[in-house]
Amino acid sequence: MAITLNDVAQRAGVSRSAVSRTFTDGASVSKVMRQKVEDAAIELGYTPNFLARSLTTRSTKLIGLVSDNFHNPIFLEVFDQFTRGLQDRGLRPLLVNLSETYQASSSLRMLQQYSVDGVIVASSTLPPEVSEAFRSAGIPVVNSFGRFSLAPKVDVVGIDDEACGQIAAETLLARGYKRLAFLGGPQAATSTQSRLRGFLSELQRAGGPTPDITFAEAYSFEAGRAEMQRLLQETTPAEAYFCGDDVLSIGALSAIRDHGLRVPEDIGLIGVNDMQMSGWQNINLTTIAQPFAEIILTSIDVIVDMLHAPKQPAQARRLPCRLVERGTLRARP
Amino acid sequence: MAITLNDVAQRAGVSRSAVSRTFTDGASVSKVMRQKVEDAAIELGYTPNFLARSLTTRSTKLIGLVSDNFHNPIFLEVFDQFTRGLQDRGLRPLLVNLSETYQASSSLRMLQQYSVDGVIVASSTLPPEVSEAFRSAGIPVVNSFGRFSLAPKVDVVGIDDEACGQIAAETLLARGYKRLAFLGGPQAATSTQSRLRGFLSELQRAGGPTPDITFAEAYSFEAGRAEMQRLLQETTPAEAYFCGDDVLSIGALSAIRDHGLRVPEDIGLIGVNDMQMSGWQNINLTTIAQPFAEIILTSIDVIVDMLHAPKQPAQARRLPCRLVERGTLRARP
DNA sequence: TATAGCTTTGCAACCGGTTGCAAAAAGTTA
DNA sequence: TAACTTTTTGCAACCGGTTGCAAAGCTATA
Repeated sequence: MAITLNDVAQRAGVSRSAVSRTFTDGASVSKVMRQKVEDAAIELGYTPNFLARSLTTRSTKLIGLVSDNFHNPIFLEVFDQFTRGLQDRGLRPLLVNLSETYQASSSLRMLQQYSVDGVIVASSTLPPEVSEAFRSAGIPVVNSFGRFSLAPKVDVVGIDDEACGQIAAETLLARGYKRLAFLGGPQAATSTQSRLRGFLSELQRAGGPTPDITFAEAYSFEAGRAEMQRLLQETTPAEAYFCGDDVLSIGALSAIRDHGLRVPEDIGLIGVNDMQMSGWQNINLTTIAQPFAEIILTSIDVIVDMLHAPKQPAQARRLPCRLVERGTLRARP
Repeated sequence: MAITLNDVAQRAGVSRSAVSRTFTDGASVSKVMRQKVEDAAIELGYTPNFLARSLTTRSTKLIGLVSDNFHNPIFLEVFDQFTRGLQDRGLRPLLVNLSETYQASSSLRMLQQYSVDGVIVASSTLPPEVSEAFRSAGIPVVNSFGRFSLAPKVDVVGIDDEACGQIAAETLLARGYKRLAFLGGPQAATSTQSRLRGFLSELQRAGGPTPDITFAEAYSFEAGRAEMQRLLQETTPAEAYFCGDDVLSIGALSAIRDHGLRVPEDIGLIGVNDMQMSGWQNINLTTIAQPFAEIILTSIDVIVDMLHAPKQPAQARRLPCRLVERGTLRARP
């Protein structure tokens, strides 16, 4: 059906190799030969078959993009930037959606079958074993939004979650809040524990209060709302909450308002991420921004480097966060 | 590096074809042969190479998933469902993000080079030519969320946009609103015009008022907010607005509240989509639900059918919308 | 036990490309 | 013009699989 190398070679009256060389950069072809081949190719509408090529070149330009987070709106921004970044470098994202019905182990086998050149695991909640499995299978892998470690088994690009907790603590203390609380994401998530650790250590260092600590079931609106509703009903609420992330904060915000309380007058909130929605005027959330663009571009660079020089020792990179002041914390006293 | 068919054949002491047949269902292999091969395969950790296989079988199980909408939160839900649905059927989504820097024409060539089995164009804003190009290249294609037509050039699965406009009109009239307005999505979008047509024709049929008509620049929060701000400053606002979609409605909502007006007391709003966020308690948007799950599953079914029986005449399917009543319209009088 | 019929197996060609190698062609130099 | 380089070209093998075909192996029947 489709036009092949042979068709072009025949049409141009040259050998198959000549055609192949015309479409392989760096190969030796004379001007006149190239012309003949290109004419025939255009005439027939030929485009080389990447998959056949990959058999000998051992490179498919396919990159597995695996995630388990298709519910947090921030990930639409993440996918947008990943796909563009990969496309710009001539790479193709093969998207994998992990869930209960599609496990990490099947995705490993699947991506092996498709001979992907590399894999990006984009998730702050998947356990490190997921990325490690790819590495031990010999596939270049980077874990974006993963947890920092001094001796990582795979390359990681993420934020400094502890520093993030520190910033939250400093900010809340600077605003003169006394009764503080941590409303974390899922307790098992790699990010939750580090943020909590940073938050606690900075409070301690600065001689601040000991905060209440609870966890939401997921990084989602519903989970944040549900947990805040529980807190408002069953406890005396704190003056300010450091929430697991923005979408969770927005859930908490809605519960607080439904309860007849005002933000920031009655309760203060600070989130993490700075997703677009957090800047919407009816939300206007004070938050700690993750440098998404940098994390994503760095992750892609890391993978691209690995394609050329595979199996360097793994390295974890942590990029700095920064405070974005909006309207859910009261002003400095 | 990787284990191939040959390695397994040698290890098991059988021919290459025997190994191939063991991993091809429907092929003829005796029990004892299958056992020998499977043992060797497990011992070596062999998995067949899908891309090499695709050369002869002419099926890659790769499906191009092309979209231009990575900003509207509803599309995260869309991608979630598409990827799961495809995975469930053993198909692999190759994601393409169209933008100014990556045009539809390059995506066609690219997807051809990767020999995708089919393409899903998921967008309500891309012109029909995009999908048509795939069809004329002989690639099975379905346009999800595309515009209905009686004689479509490609298969389309979407909602009945006109009926959607009708529902909006009926609903607003039933609530006793007198001064109505249409605040559409981008004027050029395939969906915008149909919804407007349905809206107008139902108003006329029912002897309702002639609405004001304006368009936002995009299906986005900012565009909805900006247009509503303009309307509030430069015009006497209508009593109720039929907005292009939910994210646009939420932008409008924020502008209205900033302007010191209340919803639904001062101004009513009705959107389209029913994305998850619209149900959040601090938004609580009355809207017309698109049957996303059905559209997506139907689209996948259509593509899967085409894989087996290619080039049937194209067909456009429109699925029904339904009203979701929440808190941004006043009660029936 | 010979024969027919069915199943299993291996051979070899093929899918659409790439590439090492040696021969042919073109270009340089004396 | 001859001898030597350098560049260009085609041949043939290969990448990792599949598959039509015919030979080999079984089973069943008479």
